[in-house]
Amino acid sequence: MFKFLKRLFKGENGVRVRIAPSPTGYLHIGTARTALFNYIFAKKYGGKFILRIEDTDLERSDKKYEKDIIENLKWLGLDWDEGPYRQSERLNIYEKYLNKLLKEKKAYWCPHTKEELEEERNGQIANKTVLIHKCDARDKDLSRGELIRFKIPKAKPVISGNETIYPADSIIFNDIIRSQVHFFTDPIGDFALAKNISTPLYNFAVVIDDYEMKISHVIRGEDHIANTPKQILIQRALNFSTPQYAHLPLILDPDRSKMSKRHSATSIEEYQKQGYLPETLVNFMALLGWHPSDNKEKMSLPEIIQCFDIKRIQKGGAIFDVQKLDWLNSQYIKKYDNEALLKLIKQLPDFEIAANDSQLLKIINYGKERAATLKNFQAIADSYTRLNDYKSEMLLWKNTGAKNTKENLRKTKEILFVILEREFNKSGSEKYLMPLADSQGRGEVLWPLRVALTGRDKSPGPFEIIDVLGKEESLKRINMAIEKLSNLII
RNA sequence: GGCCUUAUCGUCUAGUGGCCUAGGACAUCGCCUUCUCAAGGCGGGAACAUGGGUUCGAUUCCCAUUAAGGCUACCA
Repeated sequence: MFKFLKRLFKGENGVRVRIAPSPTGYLHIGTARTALFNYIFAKKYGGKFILRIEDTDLERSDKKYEKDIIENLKWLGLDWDEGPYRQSERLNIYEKYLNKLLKEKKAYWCPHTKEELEEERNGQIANKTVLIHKCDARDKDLSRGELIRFKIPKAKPVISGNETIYPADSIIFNDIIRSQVHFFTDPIGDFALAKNISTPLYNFAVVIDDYEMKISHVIRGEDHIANTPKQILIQRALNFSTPQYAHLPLILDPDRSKMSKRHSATSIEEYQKQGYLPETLVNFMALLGWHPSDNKEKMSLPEIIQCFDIKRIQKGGAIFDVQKLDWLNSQYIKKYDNEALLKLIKQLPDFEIAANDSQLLKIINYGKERAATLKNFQAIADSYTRLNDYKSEMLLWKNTGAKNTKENLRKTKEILFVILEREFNKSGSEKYLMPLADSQGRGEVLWPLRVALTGRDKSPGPFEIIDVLGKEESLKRINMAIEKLSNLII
C-alpha cells in the first residue's frame, strides 16, 4: 500500500539517480561529492542510487582505478542499490541505437581524418570563428568513415513575403538549481557520437544508459552544462524522455579554478591516508555548495538526508578550505570512540610508535583533544613518549636557580615514590603533587617536571605523561634531570 | 574567438523588497583559563563588485559593465 502511494506520487519508476565515474583516475573529491548528493537525493525520496562505470575510453580506463573508486565510495558509506554497470559490457546496446540513428539518417559517417579536422580547426582559430566541424558528407549517407556524427536538425525555414528566414533553433532545459538554461543549436555543430559502431563516445553512451536505466534525475557537475543540449538532441532523435537536470557548482582551488592535482590533494584516498574520517569528508562535502536552513554545520549523513533540500544548493563554485576541513575533523575525532581510533591509527601508513596498546589508548584518550587528523597522532604520541635531547638550562623555570629546581625535582620524586604502588596515574599524581606545586609555585615544580619527562618546552601536561610513561620510565627521566642539574650546580 | 554559468566578510554561507545597524561557522586578532603547547570559554575586526533603472523603499527584481570560472576532443 505504501509502495503504491509512493509510486503514485513519484511517477512510474520513482526517483532513480546515478553516479557515473570514469575509471581514468582515483576517486576524485568532486566525483565523490556528486555521488554524495545523488545518494542523499535518492535516500531522501526513497529512490534508487545506481553506480555506472563509464569505461568507453579503453585506452585511459584502468581496472585499478575502478577498484579504487568502488572501495572509496564504500569507505564513505555511499553504497549503491544497483550496479556497478560497465559501459564496456553494454556495447551491443549502443550499437543497436547507433544503427537506428544511422538508418533514420539522424547520424552519419564522417569521412574526415583527425589531420583534416585539425587543419579545419586551426583555420577557424585563425579566423576567430566558431570551432565546429562543417561536414560535406552529412547528407551523403556513407556506409562507413572515420567516425559517426550526430546530424543536428535544422529548423524549418519560414517564408515571409519573398524572403526565406532560417530561424535559430534552440534548446531550453530546466535545471533544478539554475532554472532555465538556453542554448542555440547552431554553434554546437555535428558532434561525434562514436568512433565506430562498437565504440560509443561519452555523450551518446550517457543518453542511452540514462534511458535504459530509467534515470529520473541527472545530478552532476556544472562542467556538464554544455553537454546537456547535445544529450537532449540525442534524446529527441531517439524519442526518449528527458530526465530532470541539476548541475552542481564546482569545487574550486584557492585560486578559484576547478580543483586539480596541481594545487591540492584531489583523491579521496589521499584524504583517507592523511587521517580524515569518512564522517568528516561526507559532512564537509555536503557543506560545499549546500547549507541547511538552520545554522547547523556538524551533521551525520542521516541528519543531512533528513533536512536536505536540493533547491538550497548554491549556484557559484566553492573553494575547498582545508582549514575548515581540519576543524571539522578535529570535532569528529574528539567525539570518536578510543578503541575505534586505535584501530584506525594502526592502519595508517608509516605510523611508528614505541608504545604498547594500553599506552596508545591513553595517548589517544588525552591526545584526541589536540588532533586535527589521525596523522597528527604520530607527533602527539611522540610528545608523550619520546624524550628529546635537551640542555640542562631548559629545566629552569624563569629565573629559578638550579639548586631550587633540583630540590623541587627531588621532592617530586619523593612524592612519586609514595604513590608508587597505588595511584601512579594521572589523578593520583596530580592529587599528591599539586600541594607541593601550590606551595613552591606551580611553575617552579611543574615546568621542570614536564621538561624532565619530555625534554620539550611545549608538550602535554606532566600528569598525563606520567600516566602514559608509567613509574619506571618516569622516575628514570626525573633522575636523569636531577643529574643534569647537579652538573649545572658545579 | 564563440557559447554557457556565476558574483554577500580572507573562506563556506544566512538572506527571496521594509525584520539588515547584513546573521552563523572556519580562519584571524584580543582577553580569560593556564607550568608550556593545545583544547575550551568570552569578545573584537572583517562583506552586499560597479553603474544605471523599477519602487515610497533595494543585498534582494531588471539591464549594462566588470571580474571569475566552465565548455568548446575520435576524454568523461
